[in-house]
Amino acid sequence: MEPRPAAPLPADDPAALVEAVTARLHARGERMTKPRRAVLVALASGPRHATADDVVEAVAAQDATVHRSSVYRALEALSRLGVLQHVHLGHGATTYHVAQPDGGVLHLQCRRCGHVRGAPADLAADLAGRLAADYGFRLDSSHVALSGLCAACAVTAPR
Amino acid sequence: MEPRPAAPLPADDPAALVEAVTARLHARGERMTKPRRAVLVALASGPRHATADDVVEAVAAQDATVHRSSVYRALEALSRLGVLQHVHLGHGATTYHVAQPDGGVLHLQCRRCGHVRGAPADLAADLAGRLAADYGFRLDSSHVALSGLCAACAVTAPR
DNA sequence: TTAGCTGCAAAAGGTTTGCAAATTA
DNA sequence: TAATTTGCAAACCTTTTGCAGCTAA
Repeated sequence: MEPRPAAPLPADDPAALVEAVTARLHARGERMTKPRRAVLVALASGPRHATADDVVEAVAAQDATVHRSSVYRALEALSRLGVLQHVHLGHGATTYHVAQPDGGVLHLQCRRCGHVRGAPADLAADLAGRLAADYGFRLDSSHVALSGLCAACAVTAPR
Repeated sequence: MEPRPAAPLPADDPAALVEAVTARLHARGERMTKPRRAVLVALASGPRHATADDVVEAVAAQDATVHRSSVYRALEALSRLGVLQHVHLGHGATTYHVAQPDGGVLHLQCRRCGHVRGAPADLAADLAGRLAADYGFRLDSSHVALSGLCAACAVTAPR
């Protein structure tokens, strides 16, 4: 269920990604199937982050015979493999992306306009260190999007 | 929709809370109703944080005639008033609590056992400062629960 | 009296599941 | 061949909404 950090994956190269993932699947006695391949191609070709529904649409564009539930199952299987990771947005659906080798990036979501932007994960190093020291809590700063007001909205927002 | 910081509220005293909130509602031409009162009593009497469904149950125990949808509308109305705030948990439903006077607390959720614990919001001061300086992003650190591994789970977890 | 609310019922949005048939290795 | 996965359909869960009637102030 939970993503386990993986060796770098060719996140932007559909063919190479499929190949790399196929090897990992086989190593576990699992299979590379049409839905899984389509999901990987969709995530390697399209926008960095996509909701399950975005993936369903992108997959449908490739192959209309792939069922919605298979996309959900593929997303789950690939996440379990450590190939995909997801980010929870407070307001809005979970988004998926090809796993980042390192700690990944911070996701900043504006609570007003909903826009999400990335930021270096090391910005949270101080926080992570304090949480570890004070509570023994190992922060995974890229698993949920941080909420706040983006610069644009902060201008017009009351606070 | 978004909570606006409010003056301190008697979060643990049902009667006092209802009284304080009634005044705020009236000041806006709104009303203290049976569902709203029940929601406030439930949140002031029960656990600090509760999901909408937890509140529905607690309210039902007080008065079975209050409808589920009224609880949702009461939670929304009281949030709009600034009396309640909510926290998004990555895995799991949104939880509601009586608004904290200051920046509130950080919520740390273990991705393994799901347990949530609080921590001082100022632990994120460094991060908030950097996000503001680098991106003009005003972090609301208590609006979403941070994800990671709690101390107990970190012992048995691979990483 | 009269907005502001509620209760009800139905819909909506997102995700999951049981199962027989298809497919991968 | 044999185990893994899929397609389909239905179920689920949480939240939202239209509307007529109720009720707080």
